[in-house]
Amino acid sequence: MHPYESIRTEMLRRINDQSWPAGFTLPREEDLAEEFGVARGTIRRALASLSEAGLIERKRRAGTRVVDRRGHRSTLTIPIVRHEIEARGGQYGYRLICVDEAAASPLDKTLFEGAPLRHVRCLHLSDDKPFQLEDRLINLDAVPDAADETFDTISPNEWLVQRAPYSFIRTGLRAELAHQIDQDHLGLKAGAPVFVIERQTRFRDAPLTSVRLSNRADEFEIVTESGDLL
Amino acid sequence: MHPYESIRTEMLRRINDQSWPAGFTLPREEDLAEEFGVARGTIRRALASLSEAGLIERKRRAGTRVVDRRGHRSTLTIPIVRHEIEARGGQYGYRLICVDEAAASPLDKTLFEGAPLRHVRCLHLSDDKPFQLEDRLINLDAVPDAADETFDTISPNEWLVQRAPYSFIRTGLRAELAHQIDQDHLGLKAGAPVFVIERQTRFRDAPLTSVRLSNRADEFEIVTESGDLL
DNA sequence: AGCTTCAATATGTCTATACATATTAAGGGG
DNA sequence: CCCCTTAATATGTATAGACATATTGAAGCT
Repeated sequence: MHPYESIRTEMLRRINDQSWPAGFTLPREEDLAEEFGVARGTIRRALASLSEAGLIERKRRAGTRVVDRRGHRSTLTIPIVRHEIEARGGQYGYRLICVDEAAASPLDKTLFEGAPLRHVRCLHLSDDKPFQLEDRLINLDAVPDAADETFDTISPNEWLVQRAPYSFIRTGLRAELAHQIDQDHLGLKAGAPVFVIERQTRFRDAPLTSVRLSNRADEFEIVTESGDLL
Repeated sequence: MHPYESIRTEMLRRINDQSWPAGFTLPREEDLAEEFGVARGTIRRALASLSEAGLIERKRRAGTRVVDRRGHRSTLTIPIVRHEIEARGGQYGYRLICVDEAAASPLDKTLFEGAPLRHVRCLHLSDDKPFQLEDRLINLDAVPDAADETFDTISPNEWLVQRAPYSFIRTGLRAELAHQIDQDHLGLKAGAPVFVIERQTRFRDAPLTSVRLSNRADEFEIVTESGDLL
């Protein structure tokens, strides 16, 4: 147990037992350093950890305050299809469905402001069973190479990550009833629920790609465990 | 732009343009410090930032390596109902449905290994319209005070957070078809989809509470934007 | 009152140095 | 050949001092 860790634990105790109640402004770093008998840097290390965990908020000149959290702000990571499938012991498979077909996409094209687009629809399989349907638009102005790629062996997801760095991501999670294309490709009946992940990535204000990932609700769940401090 | 920030940007550039490809082991901190003409602490600050963002992995003695990410590992934060509702300009409302009624709960009681339980079911409303149904089990061994609380004015969520510190959280997100209780209380027809959040919290290996939050799929979406570094 | 200016202040960053410690790689014995 | 010991090494932590900078709150002006 390093000094900064035991200091953090003690601070956690004070927050939990309301010695430092929500909204309370804690002493200055220098005073804390004196109280705990360590250097200011060590105090900062402990405070940084609590700050990352969202338990305190720090502002220059204003000081450090205990966050008033009536609920928790847990963060979770969205798995990558291939990893998700392999983690369950399944055999990952990929199948291209169509490229640039006139078929209507559930995605919103207006985000790209008229830029030339590539439209790819493909399927991620687990043990040859449909697992996730991917419907994607790619901005050819921002990623010109995508015009020459057939995507018949590599998924646009993996292709893009290797080629196009992104600087901004927007992710949305929803529950929906299966669209027609979900029913067709995921083998679902009308009225079945699907878990939908929609994601848009940009690079320096230029929209790169927009994707809708739909999953069979009976086989898909996003799970995260966060064994916090303490 | 502080030194550590511009150093981080330069490192990002090298990762993106494959000067530092996936799997690559970067130079030691001391060498980097010499190259960039700063102290080792400044290099560490930049590396810590990249490490948090999940772009590099660091291990003692082994060095620092660029993570091989075929996809992205975006992290998102789950909103708190009340905040979610108020953020949309709605008026938050709370209504208790029942406590300790024999009614079957969709939750798994076996997690608590026979401990005495409190069962609470309640509703979170937006402008008097049902928004989220909460179904919760509380371990009375771990939180004895919960036996005396009626929960008729305060939601168990807020009550618990103020009283019982947690050290571990497990969260699951799913799409489901509305159960009977979802239909009854959220005003849904049979066959409607719901977005379900299930969460279990523990404190030092003792299970504290388990909750199922179901939301009308047509009104609920979890969204996060991460405007990362760069 | 309302507005601007300005100094006080707590956090943020940087440097330089020393020591701690996990982990790997090499060496030595069975 | 395998297991154990041991030393080398890159990251992790701690210290102490200096300076930077965002914000606040008060003083002064209109």
